[in-house]
Amino acid sequence: MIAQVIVDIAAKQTDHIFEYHVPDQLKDVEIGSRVFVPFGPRKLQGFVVGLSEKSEYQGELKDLLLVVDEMPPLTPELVSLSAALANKVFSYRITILKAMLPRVMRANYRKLLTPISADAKKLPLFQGDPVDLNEMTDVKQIALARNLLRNNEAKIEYVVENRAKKKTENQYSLTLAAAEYQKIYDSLRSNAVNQRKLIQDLLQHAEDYPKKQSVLEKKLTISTATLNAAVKKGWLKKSSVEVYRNPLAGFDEKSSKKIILNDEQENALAQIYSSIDKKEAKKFLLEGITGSGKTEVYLYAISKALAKGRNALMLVPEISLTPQMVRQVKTRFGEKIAVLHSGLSNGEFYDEWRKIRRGEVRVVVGARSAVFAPLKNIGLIVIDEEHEATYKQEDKNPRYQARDVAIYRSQFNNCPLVLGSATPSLYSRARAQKGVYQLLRLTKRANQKKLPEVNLIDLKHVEFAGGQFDLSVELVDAIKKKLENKEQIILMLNRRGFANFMLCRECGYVMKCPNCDLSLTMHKDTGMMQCHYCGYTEKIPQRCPNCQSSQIRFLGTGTQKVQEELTELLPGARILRMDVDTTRRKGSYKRILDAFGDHEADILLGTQMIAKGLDFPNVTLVGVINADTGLWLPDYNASERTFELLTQVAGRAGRAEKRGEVIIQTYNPDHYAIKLAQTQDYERFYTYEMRMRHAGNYPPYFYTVLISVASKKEQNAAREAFNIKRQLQGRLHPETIILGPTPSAISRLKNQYYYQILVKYKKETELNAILHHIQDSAQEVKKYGLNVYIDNEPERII
DNA sequence: AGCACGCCGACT
DNA sequence: GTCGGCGTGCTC
Repeated sequence: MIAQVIVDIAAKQTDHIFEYHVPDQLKDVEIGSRVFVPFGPRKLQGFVVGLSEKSEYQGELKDLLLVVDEMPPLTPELVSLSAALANKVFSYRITILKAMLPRVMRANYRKLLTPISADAKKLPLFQGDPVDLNEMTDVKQIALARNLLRNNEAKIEYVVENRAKKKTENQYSLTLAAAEYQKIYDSLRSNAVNQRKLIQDLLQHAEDYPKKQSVLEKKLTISTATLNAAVKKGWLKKSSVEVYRNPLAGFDEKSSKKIILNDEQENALAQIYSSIDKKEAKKFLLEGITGSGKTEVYLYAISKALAKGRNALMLVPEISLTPQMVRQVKTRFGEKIAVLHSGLSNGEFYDEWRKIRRGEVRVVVGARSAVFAPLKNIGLIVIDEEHEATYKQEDKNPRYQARDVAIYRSQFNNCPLVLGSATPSLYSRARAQKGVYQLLRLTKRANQKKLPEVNLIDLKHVEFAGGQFDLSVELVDAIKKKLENKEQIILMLNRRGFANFMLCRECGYVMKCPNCDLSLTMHKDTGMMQCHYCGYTEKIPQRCPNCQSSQIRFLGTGTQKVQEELTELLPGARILRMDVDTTRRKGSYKRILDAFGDHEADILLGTQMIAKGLDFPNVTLVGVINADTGLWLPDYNASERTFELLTQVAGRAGRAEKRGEVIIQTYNPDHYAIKLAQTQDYERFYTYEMRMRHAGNYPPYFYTVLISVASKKEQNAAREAFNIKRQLQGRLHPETIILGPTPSAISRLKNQYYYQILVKYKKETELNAILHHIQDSAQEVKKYGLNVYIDNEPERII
């Protein structure tokens, strides 16, 4: 038998199948197995993507060295998905395969220098053990190593290491019959308290053994010493069992309230149920205003899939950010669920993942990469908050959109896909318009709660509280009132992005590019205002170009600063701050939210991470300190992002009996994204924004591909970018638009300069081939320190 | 990717 | 002579 293997080298030259002979003792190898293989002089990890009887290869096949796991980590579905995706996302197949698996399943490679001769073994270099050549830095040692190798006094050994470790715990089993234990018990001294306790347990609960060490110690309040003594005396036998690390500890439910669905929810469910029944790969867009009970619909639909004997996959945006959601799901489905997200330790992630792979759970809840969960027999896929940009991986390869992968899996499994959002992405909403997705709408808040009242505060004409320009008197007064009523407040500082833009305090003018209708970004280093779309530049102004006022500002304010101001203005108010700085440590997000939920603080102040999915009944006021920050980012979807964020955060207010109130501070009260967020009118926003996209030739009317070039030397990056543009020009459809190259907004990141090209197209038969060619030549220019990235349908182009 | 191999200039 | 620099091609 022959195994077709993808080896662990992400390069053009190795991005194909290598065949290996399967020796008799490894006959249990399967498609999806992780294997170790010889590769030239080295040893590598690889994945089996096919098995065959005959080989295509002319030369002689080598043998597989090892099948690593008892159970192949990849299901056949995932193996074929990796092939389909490799074609689409411009990254190597091995990169995709590795993205599907827990980090600990990536191999470690070592190159060991091993002494052979007796003299060499005595050298101080070795100290009895082989040394890793890759970690050798000392010049003299390297010279010595070379000498040893030349004289055959040492050899090189290549080693692949599996880093995946299972957690084990000691367990104790009985060795004797009950009568024997009784004898022992009778012979014990009366002051041998702990031993008496132990033997008593052995007698009374013999059927529960073997028992785990942690259980015994906790239940009987005895120590390891007692157990060790018992083993020594032959009363118990100690062995080791595999245990799962448990990231869901602490998520146990308080109580679950019975929820009655309204007619809209029932209607949506009826349609989803029917697809689950018929095993249709139908795609639903569940558009429901904040508080309309989308989550309930998901949970009922999941129950339905389970009742049909199938499993369910639910994606949420970066799950550690919504402990409340996890709690709800855990309450409903208990031990049958697994969670996968970046907040887990490597070991916890591996354990959750293994539970899924072994078929021990029925429901998987997770963030983006959970779309690759090795769950079989999927009867339903849910993507909550489907508009979220986090579903697109953009910082590294493979640059995939989880939504697309979910569509593939829904087709493979013949199951419906439910995309839910209060503010669907324009892309999905447009597909629903066309009938590609079926639109299901929830227009009423569950339990007839009213939508909160939203007030806009025009920061151009307002009195500020305190000495700073961050908090208006109105907002501070409203906060005071809520504090008096012992109600809680959420304040959001929308500090998305880094970009400083110029804003006039007199007339509200924002400097924009004359060609692109996008705001200009200040580059302090060059002293210029620059458009990151077309490259247009002009000097940083001293006065407002519109009204000549000198009252211009370059905006950017932080949570810390606002917290200080609040403490000063509202002495006695208890404030919890939540941003990247305060949530870096594991579990701190949950701690902050639990504290706020228990009313240990009055005000929760945070960045946009507090805008999503939180449900605190006692919150009656939501304040947005600066609605504008995201608005003028040089990105075509800046309005969409702003509208989404404001609508989402407004939905945090008044979720229980008391009516909510929302105050949005803005310098642009007339901007459509902000005005329509005030009325929470998604449908009108959709219609308006679609017109803008149409006029500007942007998605969803056009497809986009972003090609970025990075280099330590700026001119090299620019040169290669122009080079790539030349390859594109003339070979594409005349309707296709090529923008750039322009320097990226963060033109230097980690000492790399970035230049980018944006291709907008409607139909291109050749583009895929050209881009693959560009990707291939990227390999060649890499030696000159150039990196080329191709991103299909980027979420952000700055 | 990272290794061997081969070609070439530099040096104990 | 031989050491080590880098360009080229290969890995089942």
